[in-house]
Amino acid sequence: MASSASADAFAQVAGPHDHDRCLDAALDRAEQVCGARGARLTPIRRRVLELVWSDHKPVGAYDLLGRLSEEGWGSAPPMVYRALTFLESHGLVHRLASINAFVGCSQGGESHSAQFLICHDCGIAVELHDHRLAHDLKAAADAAGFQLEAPVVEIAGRCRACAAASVPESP
Amino acid sequence: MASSASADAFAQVAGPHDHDRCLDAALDRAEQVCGARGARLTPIRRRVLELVWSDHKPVGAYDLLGRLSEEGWGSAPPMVYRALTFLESHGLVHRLASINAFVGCSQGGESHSAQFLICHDCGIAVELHDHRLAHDLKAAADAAGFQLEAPVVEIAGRCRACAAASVPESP
DNA sequence: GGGGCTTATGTTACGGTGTAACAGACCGTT
DNA sequence: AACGGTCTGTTACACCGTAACATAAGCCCC
Repeated sequence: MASSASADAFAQVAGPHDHDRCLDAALDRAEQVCGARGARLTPIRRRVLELVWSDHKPVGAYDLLGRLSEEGWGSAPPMVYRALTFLESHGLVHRLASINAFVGCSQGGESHSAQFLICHDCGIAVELHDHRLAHDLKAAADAAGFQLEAPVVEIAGRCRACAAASVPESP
Repeated sequence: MASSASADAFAQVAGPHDHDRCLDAALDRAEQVCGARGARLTPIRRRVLELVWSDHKPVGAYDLLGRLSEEGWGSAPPMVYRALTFLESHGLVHRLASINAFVGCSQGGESHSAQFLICHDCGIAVELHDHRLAHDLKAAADAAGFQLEAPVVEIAGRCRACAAASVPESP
């Protein structure tokens, strides 16, 4: 069927869009967050954030490191890991444990929990903030007498566009 | 408060219990599953399964490898990874992506999805099969036009026993 | 029981991911 | 200018995982 243009969470970032706006918004949030709490968004931290936001595909630390070194920064791992740790601690990027990669946080600000949809085909990851899911995670933990601290929810699968592309027209 | 003895998911495995029963049950399930589908539970695969089930704490591949080599098996990583891949493909162990470790599957049989509670204090991990949670994950994916294939749900935190131990009596 | 196929194991070598530890540079304060 | 904190640069290493190839073990068929 030719689905109507109901904008799903993936389509908003997977399709063609003005990505400069994503990037600018992310940098604005970073400025605000850091300014508000006296954290220093130094050149290297800012640059790492820009690189993470170069698209919506999670990027590995060593990929980032490669790009940084091309640009004249050092090439030692701790550099990029420190920047990523800083950004993550301020809720500006997320680490996706299931694929060992980092993605820009679409909310910014306080460190918060989120859920991720990760398409193994196009590589794009989308961040969700599903209250029902968050609530049920908490409820499941409570039921086990468990203090939830850091829930990891990463859903691997295939996004609509990739599913459509893999089945040319109709079977 | 002195909580009553309502057995929560963690208490069942974190407290003192007849762990030989856990181990025996796991091995029985493995025999059944492998027998039913013509898979060979070879000595090394069986031994890896036993080691994973030596307690309820997820174990790293290299820890397993160390123990195997002490027992006269080889000491090359592919050995243990192959056994783990086999066991995981038959739903006998799970890999916890957030901590790069493996834990015995408490259900066995078909490869299935589950959720995990991982206490960062005592190291114990417990497997849940929360239908509501599974349903929510599916619903969240559907809402985004996303085909869910491999959801990863790993909840880090602190179990009741460790929380109680860290606060001696009452504040 | 030998030939040939499939599966499993043993081994080498390497790539990817992440961190400890220390030295030096930068920055604001006094 | 001296100081103390933060940030950066660097070395070295630990841990996690896999590709590729050689050998051995099980299986089936004749």
